Amino acid sequence: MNLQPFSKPTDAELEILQVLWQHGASSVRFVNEKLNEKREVGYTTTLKMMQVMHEKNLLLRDTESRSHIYAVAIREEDTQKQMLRQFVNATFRGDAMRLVMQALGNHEATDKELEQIKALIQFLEQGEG
Amino acid sequence: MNLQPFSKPTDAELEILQVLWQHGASSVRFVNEKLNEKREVGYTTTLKMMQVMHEKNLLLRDTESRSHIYAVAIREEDTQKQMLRQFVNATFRGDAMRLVMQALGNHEATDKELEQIKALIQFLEQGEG
DNA sequence: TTTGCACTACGAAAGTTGTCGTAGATAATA
DNA sequence: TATTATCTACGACAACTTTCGTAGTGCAAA
Repeated sequence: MNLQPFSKPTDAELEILQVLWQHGASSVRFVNEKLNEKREVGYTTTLKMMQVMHEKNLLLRDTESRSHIYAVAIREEDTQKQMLRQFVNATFRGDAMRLVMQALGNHEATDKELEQIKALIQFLEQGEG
Repeated sequence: MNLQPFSKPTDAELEILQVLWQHGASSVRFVNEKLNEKREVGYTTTLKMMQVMHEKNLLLRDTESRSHIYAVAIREEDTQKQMLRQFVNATFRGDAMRLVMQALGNHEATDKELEQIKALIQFLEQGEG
């Protein structure tokens, strides 16, 4: 499946990936505008980021027209799956049950709810596919 | 609740936090040995990390005896909750449903399972406490 | 054509993270 | 006491991340 060893994208890279996953292949201009809806980023900053991501083979690009068009080179689902696995390991010591209980917050789960959760946990932990 | 604005611990910091949460207040020596069960790390590297974390108020320390004893200054559950929130936002665009579906992997959920999941999602998304 | 705008390429610099060497102090031991 | 081990403190460094300025090129409009 995955030929390259997965290395987690940085936070700034992830922001760019999200824009491209959500809107499909786009120009730097477009991505930069989307990013600026959330925080201020200079155009050349975004450009440079995307160039670096292209070198890392995170992005493909089409240089036909003058303004290059970038697309994500990795599947969203695969990336999310790997990041989720790393996150659960690092933050919840690999214990998916803890993750869910945390998500539940202070809420005192009823017996019925606990049943449902346990069912979910089975899926979460059999994982690996 | 949270007085300091939460800033996500780094990966290396999180490894140290895990040891301390799991085993309670410990010396640098002990933490370093635990880390070395997973990967090679120099003693002074661990020492420096823990000193920095102390400056950041991530760790408390008792300097009574010659080998200082460090303890985590933040609750595990609070930290996990905040990291989970940031993670869902950054990786799943805040959509907890996507997270769970991802966790389920390729598995085709039955109607009954979907019911259970939906119930969980309600908790996940009401969140915020 | 000339002026101005939009785009890429490049390099540099500041910040962060993780690494460790070395020095000096204290304790244990031979 | 002299030697050796253990510990803290400090500083430096390399790798990586994020930022942006500047230069050069092509396109469009006046």
